[in-house]
Amino acid sequence: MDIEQSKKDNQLSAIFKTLSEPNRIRILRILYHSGRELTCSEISDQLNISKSTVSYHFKALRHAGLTTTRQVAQTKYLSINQKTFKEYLPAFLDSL
Amino acid sequence: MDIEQSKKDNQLSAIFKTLSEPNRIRILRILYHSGRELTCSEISDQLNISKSTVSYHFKALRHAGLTTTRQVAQTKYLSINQKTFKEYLPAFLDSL
DNA sequence: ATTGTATTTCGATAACAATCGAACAAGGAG
DNA sequence: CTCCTTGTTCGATTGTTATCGAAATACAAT
Repeated sequence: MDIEQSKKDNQLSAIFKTLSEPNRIRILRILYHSGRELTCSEISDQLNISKSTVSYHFKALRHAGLTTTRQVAQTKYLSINQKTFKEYLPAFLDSL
Repeated sequence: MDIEQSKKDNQLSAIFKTLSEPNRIRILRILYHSGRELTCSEISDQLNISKSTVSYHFKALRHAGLTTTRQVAQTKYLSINQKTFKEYLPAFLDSL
């Protein structure tokens, strides 16, 4: 098996793994439809899950390259990383 | 949160979960590029993983609606379920 | 009926994931 | 300086996943 191909498979499956958690899809939908950046606490309130859990999901999304973060003081604003979606999941965001 | 929406999230994340395993992506690629049905044993040989593991992956793919099976005697031929991909991941197969 | 081939199921194991509350760190507001 | 808010990390728990070899099942061929 091609080793380059194999690497690509791993990256792709890592993105899928990140999206295999319903709450993460919800986070992305809220982000996409609100059209603005959102914070940990806002999501925590909207989805009724603890801040620590949201923080954990934020980290996972960021790590997979699906979101980016802008920090102002202690507050972190999350937004969608369009680049990754364009490259790997072109039609996905619109389907949300 | 919308309950219908929530159900859709769960289904979508279930598909992603199924695709979050590199070997399953490999199985789909082999299926897609070979242009024919394949068996458990063939995949087992090509990917160098045990037949029982392949069987496990086959079941997962089928369960997620990503593949279909045609049985002839004790042999099961796997093929891609185009319908599901069209509906949920339009551009995915071509990207393999 | 015995042998061989294809697949599934079982039991075990080891790794990973989601979740929470508590504790911690960093900054803003009074 | 003290309190409040925001977010991260930690430890624990609970559940899930991928993997294998062995055993079981189902059928075909001889």
